[in-house]
Amino acid sequence: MQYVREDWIRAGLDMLAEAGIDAVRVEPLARKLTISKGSFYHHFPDRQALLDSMIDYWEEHATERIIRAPHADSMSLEQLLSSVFSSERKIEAAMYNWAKQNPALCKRLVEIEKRRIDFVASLYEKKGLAPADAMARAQLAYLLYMGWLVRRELEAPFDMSEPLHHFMNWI
Amino acid sequence: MQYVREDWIRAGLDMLAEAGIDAVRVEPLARKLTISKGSFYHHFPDRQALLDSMIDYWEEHATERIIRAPHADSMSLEQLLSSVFSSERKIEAAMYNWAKQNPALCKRLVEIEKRRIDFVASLYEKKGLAPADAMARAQLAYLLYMGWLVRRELEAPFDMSEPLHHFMNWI
DNA sequence: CCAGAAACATACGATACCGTATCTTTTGAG
DNA sequence: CTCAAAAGATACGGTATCGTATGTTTCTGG
Repeated sequence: MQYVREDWIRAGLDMLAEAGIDAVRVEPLARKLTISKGSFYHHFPDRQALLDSMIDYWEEHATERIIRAPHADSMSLEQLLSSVFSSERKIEAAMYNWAKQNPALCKRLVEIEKRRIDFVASLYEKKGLAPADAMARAQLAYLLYMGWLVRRELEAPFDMSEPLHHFMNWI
Repeated sequence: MQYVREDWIRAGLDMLAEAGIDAVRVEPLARKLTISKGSFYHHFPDRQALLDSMIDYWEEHATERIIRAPHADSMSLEQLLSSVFSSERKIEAAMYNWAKQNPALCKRLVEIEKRRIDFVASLYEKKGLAPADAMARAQLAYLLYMGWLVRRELEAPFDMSEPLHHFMNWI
């Protein structure tokens, strides 16, 4: 079986989600793919190139696709929040951790979350909230989402249905 | 100058907050303290012993002290949230990340957050919310706090005064 | 089928870290 | 001051990873 660049990137993202960016190393990845690292250095000049590519790949696949989804405009707030709070998104928490040591990734995350928050705020405005309130509410929703992202990694049940229901019933 | 166990623990916690648990290594810590690692192995049997001690130390200093504070009972919700959302707490986010790979720490974090959430819920009950609503609101507040913890690491300004004000005005 | 390109394997030197062993310095009680 | 204990320094073998060099296999167009 032959591997391509993308296989290494996927393996890197898996490792990132499981054990953090420090665990994304060439030789362990090669062992995971049961291949020699000679292959890796054929596809990438060095480890840093893989890390950079991982960001590009993730931004495209996990973020941009969703925003460009055709039904995004007609999506209700309830639909959006419910779907977001039930998805996998293991990588997203790892990305935020990585960003602490990667200013470039940090900037891109800030841009991504700005688009997300603005979108949620627009949905709140459609529901009748004043612009300032809609923005505050959207920021709260986003922080809530981020807290949930971190919290869910702990493998201890934290049922979101009750608090989420409570939050969405907020006038 | 002489060092004691606690100095190594503090240095380890600093490193944890800055670069994650994978960066807490004996020789780099020794270089940071401008001392040889011979000293380290005098105070600890091995690296793992330092990591274990770091959890104990943090749990005692950053968590238990606050809960046992004499004014905890008379603290208002506004006081609590305002103070929490303005504190440092760099280590706390790092602890949550560490917990992903450390089941023992994970259990202890779950216990800590349970006590915190119950406390906030009791404050909401004092303000007149029904027990179920108070619990849901407390969980939301805690997730909000955790999201803020992660978000603030990005070094990009995210002013909490507006959203926090909006949240605390929630009936 | 064949040549060149793409993909992969193997071996190597360099670096960083771990934990142990052994030796030296500092500290503090009597 | 003395001496034992605490603290620190130094040297070592072992392991893991990086990136390079070089050789081998597989794929593919003509």
